[in-house]
Amino acid sequence: MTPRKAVPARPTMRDIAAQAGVSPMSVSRALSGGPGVSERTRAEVLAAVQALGYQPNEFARQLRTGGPTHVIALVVTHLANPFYAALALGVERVASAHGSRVMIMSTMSDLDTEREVVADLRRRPVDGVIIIPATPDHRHLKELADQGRPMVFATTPPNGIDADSVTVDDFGGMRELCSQLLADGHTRIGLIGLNHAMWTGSERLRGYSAAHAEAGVEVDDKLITERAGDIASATKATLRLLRLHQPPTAVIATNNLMTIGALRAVRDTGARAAVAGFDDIEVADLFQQPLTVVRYEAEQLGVRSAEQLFVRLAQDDDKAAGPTRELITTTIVRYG
Amino acid sequence: MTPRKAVPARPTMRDIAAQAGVSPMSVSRALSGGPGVSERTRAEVLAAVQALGYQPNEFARQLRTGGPTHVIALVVTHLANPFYAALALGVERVASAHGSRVMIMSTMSDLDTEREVVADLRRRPVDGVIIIPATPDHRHLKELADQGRPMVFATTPPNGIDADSVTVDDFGGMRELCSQLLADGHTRIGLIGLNHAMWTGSERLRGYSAAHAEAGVEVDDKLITERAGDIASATKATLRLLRLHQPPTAVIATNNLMTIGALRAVRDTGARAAVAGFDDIEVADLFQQPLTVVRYEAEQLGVRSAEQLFVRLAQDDDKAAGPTRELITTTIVRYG
DNA sequence: TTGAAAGCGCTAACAT
DNA sequence: ATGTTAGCGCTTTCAA
Repeated sequence: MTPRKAVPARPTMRDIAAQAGVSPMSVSRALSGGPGVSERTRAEVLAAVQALGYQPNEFARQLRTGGPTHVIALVVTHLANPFYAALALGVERVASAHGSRVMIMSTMSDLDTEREVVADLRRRPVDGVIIIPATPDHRHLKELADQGRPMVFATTPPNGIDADSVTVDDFGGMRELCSQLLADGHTRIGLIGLNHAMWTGSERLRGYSAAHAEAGVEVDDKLITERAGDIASATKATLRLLRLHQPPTAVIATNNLMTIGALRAVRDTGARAAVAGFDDIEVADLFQQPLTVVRYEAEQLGVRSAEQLFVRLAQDDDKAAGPTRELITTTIVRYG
Repeated sequence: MTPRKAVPARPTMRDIAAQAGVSPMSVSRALSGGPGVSERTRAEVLAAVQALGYQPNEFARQLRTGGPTHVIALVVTHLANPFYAALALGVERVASAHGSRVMIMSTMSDLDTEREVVADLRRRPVDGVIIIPATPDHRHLKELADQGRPMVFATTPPNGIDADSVTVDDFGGMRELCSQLLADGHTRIGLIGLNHAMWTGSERLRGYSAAHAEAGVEVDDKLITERAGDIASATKATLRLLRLHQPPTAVIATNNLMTIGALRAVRDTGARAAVAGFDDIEVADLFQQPLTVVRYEAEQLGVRSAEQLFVRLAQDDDKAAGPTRELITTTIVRYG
C-alpha cells in the first residue's frame, strides 16, 4: 500500500455559510430544498455555492443521518468473463435507476481473495451486496449477512444463510440440451470441465444424468472430465476424451470458456464430434464449426439480482419475508 | 421459513469500550496497533471485539483523519464490451494491490449520463478517477479535475485539462494494419464505423491516410463510412460499401464491434473482401473467415492507468510534475 | 499507560 | 425564518 497525500481540501458548509453571511444550518436547509428558508437566503447560499464550487460531502451526511450510502457491492469471480461483465452491467443499470453506484470486486475464483474482499466489505458501509460465490464455502459470507447486510446470491444459492438468490435453470437447461443430443442419436456424450463441488456444476450434472435416464442411455463415467480452470485445460480435457478407445460422438462444455477449449480441440483433431455448451457465445454464428448452446440472459440475471436487493433495502426489517428464490430460464440455440 | 432475526445495530467503539471496561480511546489505540497500550488492555479490547463482532466504520475514520477513502472510480462507456471489462479488471488488480476498491460506472457513451456520473463523483469522496471519455466534450470533466481530484484519461487524452493519460497507439496500429493490406495488393480499402469526432477515430483515420500516402494510393472518401453505434449498423454500413459500383477489396473495422458486423456482412454477401479490424477478438481463430487485427493488451491499459493514478495519489501536491502521456503499443495478428 | 475534550462535515431537535 | 446545541463514529491533542 503506497503512502498517500490527503484528499485536497474542499470547501465545507461553514465556508459557504461565511461567504453567504448566514449560519451553516441555513445552508443545509437551502441545499436540501426543505422549507423554512427565505428566497433571499436561498439565493445567497446558492451564489456562494457557485462561487466556491462547493459540493456537499456525502459521507458526512450519511454519518449524521444514518441513511443509505447509495453504494452497493458486486462480488464476481472474474470480470473479464463476458458473462459476468454482462451481469455487472445489468446490476449497474438497476443501481443507477435507484441512485446508487456499484463497487465491483473480482475474486478470481479464489477463496482467500473472496475472504479478503468480504472482510473489507464488513468495514465499509455499503447498503447491500450481490455476490457470485467463488466456492461452496460460505462461512465468511454468513458473517457478512449476520451483520445485517442485505445480500443477494447470484448463480448459486446461499449455503446455510438466510438470503435471497437468483439462479439460472442449470438443471433444466442441461437436461434439455443433453436430450436434444441424445435425440440426435448420440449415445456417448462427453462432459468437459465439470466442477462437482460447485452448485452449478452439480445441477448441470444432474441435468445430464436425468436426460440420459429419460432416454434409457447409460452414462459412462469415463466421459465426464473433472474441473478445468481455463480454456487451455478444457482443450486438453477434450483431447483426452477424443483419444479414448470409445470416444464420445458429442461433447458438452460446462461453461463458455470450456466451450472455446472444446471447439479448439475438436477442430485440431479433425474429429467429427458435435460440440455443445452452457452459456451463449455472441459470435458463435461466425464459427466454422456448428455449436449448440444453452442460452440465458446474463444481463437479466444482474437486473433481477439488483432489483431483489433494492426490494430488501426498501423493506422494514421487522416485517421482512423469508428468502426468495428466482430462476432465470434457458433456451437452446443451434448455430451452424 | 424462519423469520429473519432482527438485525442488531452495528456495535460502535463505545460498545467495545463499555464491554472491555476501558475508554473509547484505548479501543482506538488497541485496534490501530499503535503504542501506548498495555498488553492486558489490548487483550481485553480484542476479546470484546470478538464478542460483539465489531468492525470499525471506515467512513467515520476517514471523516476524522481526512485520509484517503481507498475507493477509486472507473468511468467506462460500456462494461459489457470485453475490451472495457478487461481494462476494468486491470484497474481492479492494481487497486486491490494498493488496498483500494473500484467503483465502476458505465456511461453507455451518452454525454448526459456521463455528466450525471461526474456530478455524482464530485459529491462522493473518491481518491481519484480513471475515465474513458464518452465524447470530445470534456468541460464537465474539467470541473471534476479542478476540484483537485486526480484523474487519468484512458484511451483518449484530456481536452483542455491538465491530467495524465494512457492511450493506445491508434495511429501507428492503424497505419501498420493498413500498410499490410496495401502491400497485399488492396487498393480500395473500406473503413467501417469511423467516428471522426472522437480522438481515437481521428487518430485511426490519420493512420489510414498515412499508410495510403506512403503507398502512393489515393484515398476514396466513398469508402469511409460514418460512425456506427452497434454491430447491426456496422453490418449495414459494410453492406453499403460492398454494393458500391467499385466495391472495396478489403475493409477495416474501427473497433471490435464493427469487426463483428463487417464479418457478418461479408459472409452474408459471399463477397471475397478481406476483413481487418482494430481490437483483438479472443476467439477469432475459430472463425470461418480469415481476419487480421490490431492487438494490444486491454488489461494492461487498465493496469498502467491505475498505476499512474496511484503515483499521483502518492505525490505531494507541491512537487507534482506535469501531465504524463503513456502509449500502449500494438501488434498485428493474422487469423486464418 | 490512560482518559477527557474537541472536532472532522453534516443535520435533527430544539430554541428564538 | 434563522440560529444554537448536540452528536453520528472515529481520532488528534492535550492533560493526568
